[in-house]
Amino acid sequence: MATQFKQHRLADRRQLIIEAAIPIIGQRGYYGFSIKSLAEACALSVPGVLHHFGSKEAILFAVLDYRERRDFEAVWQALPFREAEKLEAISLAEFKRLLRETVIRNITQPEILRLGSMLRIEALYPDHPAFAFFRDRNQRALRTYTHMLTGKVAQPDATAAQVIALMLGLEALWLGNPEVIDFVAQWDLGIEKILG
Amino acid sequence: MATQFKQHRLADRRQLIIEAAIPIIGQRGYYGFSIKSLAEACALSVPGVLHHFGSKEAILFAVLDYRERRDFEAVWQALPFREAEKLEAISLAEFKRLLRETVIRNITQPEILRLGSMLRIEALYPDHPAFAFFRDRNQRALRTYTHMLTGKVAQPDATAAQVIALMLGLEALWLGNPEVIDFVAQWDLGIEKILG
DNA sequence: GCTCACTTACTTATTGCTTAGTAAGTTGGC
DNA sequence: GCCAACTTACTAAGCAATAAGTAAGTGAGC
Repeated sequence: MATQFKQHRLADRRQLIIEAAIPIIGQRGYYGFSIKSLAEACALSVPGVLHHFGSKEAILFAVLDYRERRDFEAVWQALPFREAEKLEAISLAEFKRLLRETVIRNITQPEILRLGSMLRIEALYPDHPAFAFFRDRNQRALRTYTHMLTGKVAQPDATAAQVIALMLGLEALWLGNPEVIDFVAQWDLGIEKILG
Repeated sequence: MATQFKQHRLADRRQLIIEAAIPIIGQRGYYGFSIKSLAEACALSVPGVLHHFGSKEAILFAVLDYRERRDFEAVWQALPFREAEKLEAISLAEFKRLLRETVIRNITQPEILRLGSMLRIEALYPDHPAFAFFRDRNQRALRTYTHMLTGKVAQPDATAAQVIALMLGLEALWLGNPEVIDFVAQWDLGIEKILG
């Protein structure tokens, strides 16, 4: 027996575990997933996984952080400028382009979408370890969108909510019927009706 | 010790257990909830709960059935006629009124909404016991809505998807920020943009 | 109106697993 | 030779489900 495979370096192995955790937590939720199932998916023992993260909760936070970082990088690359302060001064066309690219990127990573949908609902209750994370994230999104729409549409706050609702709604619909729903086409039609 | 309380009759006790299960499954999902927690919420023993349903899966199906039946009854009462066949011949105004009453009813039962959102996502995977239930339910909803909109809007299938997406999206948004999002007002604004 | 046969609605005790997490030891790479 | 990256072995708790028993209610026969 002994060792069958080469040992990995910390950062590599951590990322492999996190990526294996995404579909598992996306399928069963934080409460429903087990470190054992994750360990099996990585061909590791349970303490082998825990060696890298210490606890089940730490795995969740690592996954959330990973997702957040990838999201951030993608948005950053899609932006035509490099200064965060300019985000408020974004044009309506730029805003629409940014959202559209998000949609296009989303359909390439349904597992991440499922993970987000699952955790967003689980984390509605304050007992959930990611409660604060999602509460802050949702509030920030609503605030940022409202900010970006101010001066460009009649009711920035209501319109921001509609934009987010369209995104969340189409996500849910598309995840259930990916072959029936054309996410991008539906997005284009919907956002046109919302933003005029 | 002996018996502290009077025994309940079958139907009563079943309904009490089902109603206690709704917030628990809504919070932790089917995978994450335990019969023990449900039993404690009902002041019963675990086998006491299992006596009425037989298995964890059967509890889930009983909850789904209960929800479906209540939903059905509510829609039925909101309809101005009593024949199911006429559903296709519904007017656009009637359609809008039906949806609006659904929204108004939904904000009175956030626990049921949470349950639905949670299970809809959990049941995306074929391994989930409610997979077929939700797959059929979603397809039926999309088909019915398309049917109802045919001849009344330009693109019935795309519009049906948008209506459902608006409902799902606002649900998700409202569940996360019930004090910030005015579900009914947002619905009115959104549906106006979608249906014109 | 009483009793016997039966059902319902539970209980405690237990089985066989699975869980998160810990401790201590082993191995491979530098 | 040292340290990171694991392993096996273990603990204590929790899981769904079963078994067996009990108390209470139900209904038929007389």
